[in-house]
Amino acid sequence: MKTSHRPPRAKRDPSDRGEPPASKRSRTRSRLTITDIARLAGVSKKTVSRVINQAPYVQAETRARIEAIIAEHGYQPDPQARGLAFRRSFLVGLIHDNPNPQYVENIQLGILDALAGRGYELVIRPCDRRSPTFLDDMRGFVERLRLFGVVLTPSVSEDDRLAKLLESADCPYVRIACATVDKSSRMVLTHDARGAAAAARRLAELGHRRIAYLSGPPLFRSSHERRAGFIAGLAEYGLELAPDLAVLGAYTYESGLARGRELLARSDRPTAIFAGNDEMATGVYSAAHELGIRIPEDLSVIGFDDAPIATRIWPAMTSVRLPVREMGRTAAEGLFATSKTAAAKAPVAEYTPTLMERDSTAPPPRARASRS
Amino acid sequence: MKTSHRPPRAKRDPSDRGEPPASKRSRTRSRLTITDIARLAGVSKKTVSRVINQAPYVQAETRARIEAIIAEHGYQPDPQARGLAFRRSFLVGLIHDNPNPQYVENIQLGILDALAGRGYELVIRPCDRRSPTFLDDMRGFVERLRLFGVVLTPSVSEDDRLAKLLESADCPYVRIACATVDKSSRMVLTHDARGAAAAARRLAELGHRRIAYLSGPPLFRSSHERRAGFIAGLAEYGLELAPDLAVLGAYTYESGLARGRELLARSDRPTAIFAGNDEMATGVYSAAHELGIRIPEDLSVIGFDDAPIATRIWPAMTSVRLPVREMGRTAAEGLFATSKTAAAKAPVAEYTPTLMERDSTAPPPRARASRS
DNA sequence: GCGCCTATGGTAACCGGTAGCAGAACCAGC
DNA sequence: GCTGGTTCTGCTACCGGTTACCATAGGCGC
Repeated sequence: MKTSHRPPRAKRDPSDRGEPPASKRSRTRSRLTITDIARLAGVSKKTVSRVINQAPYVQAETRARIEAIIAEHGYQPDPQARGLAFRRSFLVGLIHDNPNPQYVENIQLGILDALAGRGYELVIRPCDRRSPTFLDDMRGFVERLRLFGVVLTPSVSEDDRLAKLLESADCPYVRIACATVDKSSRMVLTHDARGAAAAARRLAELGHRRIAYLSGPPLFRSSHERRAGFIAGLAEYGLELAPDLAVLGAYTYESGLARGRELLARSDRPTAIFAGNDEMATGVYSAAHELGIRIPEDLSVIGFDDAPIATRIWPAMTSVRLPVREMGRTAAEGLFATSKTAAAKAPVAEYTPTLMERDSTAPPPRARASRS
Repeated sequence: MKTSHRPPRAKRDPSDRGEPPASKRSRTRSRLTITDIARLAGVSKKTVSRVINQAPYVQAETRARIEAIIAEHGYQPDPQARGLAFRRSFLVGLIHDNPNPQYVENIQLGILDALAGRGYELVIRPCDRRSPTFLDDMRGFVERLRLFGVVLTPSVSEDDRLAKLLESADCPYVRIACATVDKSSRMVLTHDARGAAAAARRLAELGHRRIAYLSGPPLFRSSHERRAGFIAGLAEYGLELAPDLAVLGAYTYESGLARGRELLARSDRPTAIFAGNDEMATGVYSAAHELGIRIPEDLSVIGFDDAPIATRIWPAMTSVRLPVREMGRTAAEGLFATSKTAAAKAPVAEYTPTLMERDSTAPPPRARASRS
């Protein structure tokens, strides 16, 4: 047994190969740390930390010197280390289940506008409220990440269970939702009703009398909000929404197409249709095309959302617009406001939609002849 | 000077109030830590850590007991603490500058499909390649976050400067790009050319001879790829792309509308137009409508992307489809593969588009009369 | 000149994990 | 029984920041 002089090769524990980052990657030129900066500046870590966090009690001259060194070396404090110490990450979550990609994209861009330069990042989390694991998923997401805050869009923003969960998880949140939602927390309000009322008024002014409303699914507050606003707008002109002209859609193209076909196949078909969103309005367009009904000569159509398709479809569609990107930005900024003055629980902002009038609205056939 | 008996109030440093998380929040019931789990299981932190990371050398019985305790308490290891120790975060970045929200949304969903259950999160980062600070921004983003990896979509995925930067920052990445791009790193390839060729073949089969190609901007590889494929497809039928029928667009609705107007105003206008993407094809639709040219009777149109608008517009548009969501998933999975076998530098997957035939294609006017 | 307050910076501990190693327990072979 | 190797486990030092607490130097009023 040549008891071979045991080679001093590091007999490292073979279990010490973490799975996820099997980091065999070169660890050359490790980044600068706060200790390096402190050494370079001839001060302590604490002082550099004060500068980074804009805390008081650092001589202006010292502060300037440290800042110069930070800039010179392009030093960036590690968010994970900071987050660990702060017990809070530098991540803002977007929890959404909105079916409109354009809407979601604009919300994202708005949030990023607010986050830009502040050192926070946006993490995306789509969800399904009807999933049995919905709440557990959300709790896991929020707690694990120690999110700095989250933004909620319709229709999750209307879910009180989620709001309660975030509350108990001590995670600040701002909801983007329409005005009828419970206002017990910070939120970005949208007055969908006012936009719908504007659409109603416009159609009434054009002379329409048989006007249909194609509503979204009851699950969405906006369906009711828009419907109520539309009815109110008609009322200003002494008009009513006939029960047979109030039909239920699902905020989808298919439902717009199906309901549109039914509405337009009637002998006393409406001369105008207001759809709860652009997707459904687009379905109405297709139904009209199928039946040889011209827009806007024979039928006026108004949508809601002012999605890109509104201007791409032919003829360009009149629609109700909300400043979605700005709403996203405002919501994210509300998160920062919340974190500072935790007391404030008022709406962050309110938005009233505007009617973007295009080529899908005109006087009704008869009124048209007699008017012009 | 009643030297008032100095109250023993903690004279804490007033500078010790970190700015960002001015955490005045209740810090009740702090979450369980790995130490708690270790205590509950009667083992050391290290052993729990081994279980979490699925490292070997833990007795099956011990492992099972620890796993049971973890499950019972719903313990989730803190990603920030893990990331700090690993020198790598559990975040996957999506760097994109694609103008199509639907595309981006599907890529996001695909990435999330791959990330689901693995404990990684998706952070979004739109960018602008033409910005003078582009590279610095990207470097800051990637280094600060110590990203686990990033996914790039066209057209940033075609930017070699960025690829080089990621390489040097030691950040794994997978590019989604068309087949003509430099294949020196892992990527999800799309054979746009084949899709364009299929479109060309179909139009040729229908009897079209005067066929126009509306290209995207030269900045995008896909513009060239699709163009080349289209020409190749025509060639199979002995056809050529007439120089005056190859026009330059910008992948936007407006450019499609403008070029469409020009093409269709000619006396010898084309009987079919293949647009580099659906946005431009939609513009062509509008131009045709304006000029009273019927689709598909007078003009066939084919788009590329199979965006939702393709089925919402009337008549439903024939388009070339890529499985975008799946591509996103594959790309993200490629990231994990990369991290394990760092050597592999081959394409992760290749996708060939399919032609989704709808109602915007038909034989050309003359051929039509003579054929039917 | 003394006592005390303010301004400023240092030090050690800690946030919640992982890595490096030592050491114990167990087994086989001589 | 001893040696040597393997499997399993725990101690301790970090990762890169922040916080609690202390120390020191001036400035001020008496």
